[in-house]
Amino acid sequence: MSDKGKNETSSHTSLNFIEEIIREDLHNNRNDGRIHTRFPPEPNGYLHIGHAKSICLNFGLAKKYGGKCNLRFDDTNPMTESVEYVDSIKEDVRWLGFDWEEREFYASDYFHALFDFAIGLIKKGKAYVCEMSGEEIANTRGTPTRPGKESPWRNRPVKENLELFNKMRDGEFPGGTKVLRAKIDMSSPNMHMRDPVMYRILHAPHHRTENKWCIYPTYDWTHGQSDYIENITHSICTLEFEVHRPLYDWFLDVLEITENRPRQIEFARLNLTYTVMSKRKLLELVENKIVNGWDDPRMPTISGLRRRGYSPESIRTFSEKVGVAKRENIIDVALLEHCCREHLNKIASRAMVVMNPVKLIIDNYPDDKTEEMAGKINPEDPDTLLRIIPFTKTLYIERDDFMEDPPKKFFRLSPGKEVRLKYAYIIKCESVVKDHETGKITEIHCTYDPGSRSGQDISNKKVKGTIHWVSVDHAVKLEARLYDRLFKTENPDIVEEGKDFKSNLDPDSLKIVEAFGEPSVKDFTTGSKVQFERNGYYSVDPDSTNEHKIFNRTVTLRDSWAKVLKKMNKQA
RNA sequence: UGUCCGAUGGUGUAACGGCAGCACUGCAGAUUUUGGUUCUGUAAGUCCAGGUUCGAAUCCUGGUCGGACAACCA
Repeated sequence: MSDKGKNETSSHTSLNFIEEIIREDLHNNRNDGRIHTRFPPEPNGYLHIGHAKSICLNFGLAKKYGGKCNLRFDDTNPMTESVEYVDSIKEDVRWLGFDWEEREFYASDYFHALFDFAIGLIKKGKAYVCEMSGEEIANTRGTPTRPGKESPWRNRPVKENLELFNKMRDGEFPGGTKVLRAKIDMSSPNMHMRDPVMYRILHAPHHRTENKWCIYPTYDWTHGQSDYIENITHSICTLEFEVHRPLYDWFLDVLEITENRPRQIEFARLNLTYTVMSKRKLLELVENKIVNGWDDPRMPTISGLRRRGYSPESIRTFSEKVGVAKRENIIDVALLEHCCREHLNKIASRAMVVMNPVKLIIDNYPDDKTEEMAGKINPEDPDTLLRIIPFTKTLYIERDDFMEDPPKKFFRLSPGKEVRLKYAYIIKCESVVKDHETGKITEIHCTYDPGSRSGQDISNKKVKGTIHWVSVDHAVKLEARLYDRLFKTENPDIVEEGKDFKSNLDPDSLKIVEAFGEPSVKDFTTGSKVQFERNGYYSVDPDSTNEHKIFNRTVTLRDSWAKVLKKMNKQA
């Protein structure tokens, strides 16, 4: 039996609660057994990893249960929305690997239908034109613990409502002077049922309908009806809309929608440690130039993660692993990093790059000899090809890979000790040369064992450590952008009195260094994923040119030596 | 002193009245020409108090704690 078959028979052992509902609905043949979801972003910002979870959920569910998923832009507020955002959202959804086919919709496509629905509500006496100012409406709404007051315009005759509403649409009133309100219950314990606004007058051009409309429907009035128009069966959203559900249902009831009735289901949004996720805060980081735009590799935006070097596969895996539930959560960013490494380990090419070089000279190696060493492009790939790495007498190695006076567990190079140069020879440290003034090591002198060449090793030697290197004469200079978490604290929103989340920013979240790579680094192009061996995964930044390659550090390799060091430092 | 929602190891998430499992993280070990990967082992949990039941994480009652809701934002 295939794994899939197994899942189907033992399925209800691991379904999330939304899938439970879907199974139940399928079982009851609700909506003729159709599953149709939608991803409904507002085009007023860039998508982030939290949206990615929602995208994976909506498109994933549709796929799993043989349904469809629409992309719908919830574009009912022309003041904050733009095509720039529409375009970025489309790019991001596509990049994540999802296809909305021909179903690219806009709430603004339905402005006319919504207007007609609203006329219907007015005729039924379920909506009225209110002439109070925004402030007055707020003041009469009451509080969660006190009922509101009814508007003086609440019981105006249907005919008058119709006339006024039409005039509102025709642009006869200034912005903000009148609204259309649903007539529900000003004393409802649910604030959203206290005669919510359905339309407001906004004399602002819309990025799609331009100047056709000067009244715009609100979210509550738009969303459920758009779901209905699109034949959506399961309208999945985040928890803060839970209190809106009675209103969502009320509108459908008043419109007497019984067939193909959509249903709203809420789940808990994703939060990540060491990250902020609200659009407002992300916008603030961009506008204050704390980061270099929405796609700064430190941003949790999809475009940021893409530029950082995350693969869509790893983000999908992550979305799967975080689960779906209704309780508030903060996912450890280590899980995201784990998913990233897991995938990159399988697909990334390898290269040796020295970040913080010190010169190593092999005294018994011929002065002008160059050997071509062979390295696997990706040792995890059984069909991997080889790459050629030139080896010479004078090399760069990592300064951290040498210690003059090492602790016991140090497996790397130190005076009198042996180590393997990866893909090449075993060497032994004979002496060091220091700068007289600073005491800084300028050269490490070694001897090599000619019988120890990789692949044809007859030396019989066993060494504990293997280090990477680059031939000085062949080294390719490159720029490495070492990204780290943007914030110093797990939950940046927890701050002292009078401070805000920005006080938790880590000033060292980006370090730019010049590094020296083996010749193959020249061949990587924008977006290429490469593991700098023993260091981390990197991705070529779009700012790169042929002469000047820039590599963004996506994530470091796990580093158990660093842990040992940390522990030793603590003890000391 | 409202309404709604939620509460299971450090973090997530399962268990649908019948052995509290999985993943990440941590720790220990094996393997390793990446201190990577892989593999093995290990630590750590049902918010509290009652009740129903042969049996409760699960059902009931009461509490505690956390979150959402008072835009003409979504």
